[in-house]
Amino acid sequence: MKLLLAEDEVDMSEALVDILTFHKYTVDAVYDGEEAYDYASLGNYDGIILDIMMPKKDGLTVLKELRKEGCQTPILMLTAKSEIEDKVAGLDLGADDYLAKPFSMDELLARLRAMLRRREKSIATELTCGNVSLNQQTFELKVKDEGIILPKLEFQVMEMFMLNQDMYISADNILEKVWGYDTDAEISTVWVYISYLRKKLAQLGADVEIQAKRNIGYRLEKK
Amino acid sequence: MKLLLAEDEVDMSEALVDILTFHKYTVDAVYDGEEAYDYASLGNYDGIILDIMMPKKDGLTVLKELRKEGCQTPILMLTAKSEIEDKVAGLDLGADDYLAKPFSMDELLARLRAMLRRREKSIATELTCGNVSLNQQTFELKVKDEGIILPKLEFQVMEMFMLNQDMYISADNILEKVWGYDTDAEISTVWVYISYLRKKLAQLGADVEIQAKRNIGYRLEKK
DNA sequence: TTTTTTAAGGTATAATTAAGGTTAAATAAT
DNA sequence: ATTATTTAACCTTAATTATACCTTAAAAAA
Repeated sequence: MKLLLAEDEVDMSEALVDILTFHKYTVDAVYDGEEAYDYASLGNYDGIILDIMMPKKDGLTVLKELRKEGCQTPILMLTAKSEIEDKVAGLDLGADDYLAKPFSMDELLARLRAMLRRREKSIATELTCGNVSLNQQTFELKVKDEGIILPKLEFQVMEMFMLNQDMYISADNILEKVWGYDTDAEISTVWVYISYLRKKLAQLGADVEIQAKRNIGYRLEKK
Repeated sequence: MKLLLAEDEVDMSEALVDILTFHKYTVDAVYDGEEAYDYASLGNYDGIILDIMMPKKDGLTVLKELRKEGCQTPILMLTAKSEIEDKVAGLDLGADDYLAKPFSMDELLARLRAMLRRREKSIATELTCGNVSLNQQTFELKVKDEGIILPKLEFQVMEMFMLNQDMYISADNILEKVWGYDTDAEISTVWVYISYLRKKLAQLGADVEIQAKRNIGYRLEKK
């Protein structure tokens, strides 16, 4: 789970990053509203924690702008206890939850869990390339109406290709991303998986294939 | 919109009833936990406002019992500002939102609006998939005219499958949702329940079955 | 009793290894 | 400049190993 934390008080921010990281979230920290908006609008976060009082652009404005441009990432607002009108405004502007400072870490974590869980089911992402689609929920690799469900590692490798179209990805890179930077697995394992994916793509009649560029890497290409 | 208000301080309760009524809600007021539970379990409210501190049965217990029985009515918890552990417990027990006293009426109304909006779409009493139906009131699993009443946990697991059709649900996810995120139960317990449900689906002649996908999860599929 | 949990052994599928084959690119020979 | 040789990167299959998942049965709890 990847989170964006927008909080201008450095001490507070660092404490939050520590605790969230400990609880297995990946966290990007930003320190003002403009940064918050820029990062959030990239759209690759699972959740956003947004302080209301921030330099350059306040949290409510960021919230409003993000929602206006169609951003659906769940957002948890933070603010000082007294600003009750902000709470009302925030909830009506489309914030998913609200937390008054000071708060306990347990409560923050509980609210985060609840918030992320609520949105979990309503995101059905599907990557496509040529006549091939890859469903990130069901791990289904599909061409036209025929599809098969990929095993976990095959899915992760395929996902890398779909997410980095027209980029060459080295086998080493795949090994590090999918198997982890400290894996014991050998590079040939990646070759095996490439081979499996090729077979399945061909079997489904895909109009793309995994091409190797010697000494450089692999990428998906139109046939 | 019909609301249940469980709040033991009479002055507070009457004030809330007035304001909610003014805002076009229909409100039933009760003054202790047992009444709250009895009324709420009728299942004909659009939302419940539940004070934690109440005579006879406290709000958290009421919440827990309601959720355990499959009640899905959105619930907003109220409590005195300091009881932070209650907030955490409440959110994890399935409360939809939380409000600390004292609060402004505006905030209450905003939170109510947000909460009711979230649940608006999901009001159905009988779920179906293929020739199988699951009654959320009676816990009856039925194929054609033959049916059996499921035990509570089997029902909750089955309900997850019915509510998330064509989505894979991991055993961990089921464990967290049905048994609670802090349960001591082991993952194998989920396997046992899946096994029971499969047997019952087969016995009834269902045209759907619970399919497992290694490392991904389970889902209902047409045979 | 009925429901829930634990325990244990079995099965199927996914992940990895091993081994032999193929091919692209670099270099050397013509 | 062309061809041959070599090398290492890449490919594939098949066999092995690991482990997620299943089921049953019995014990415990409600």
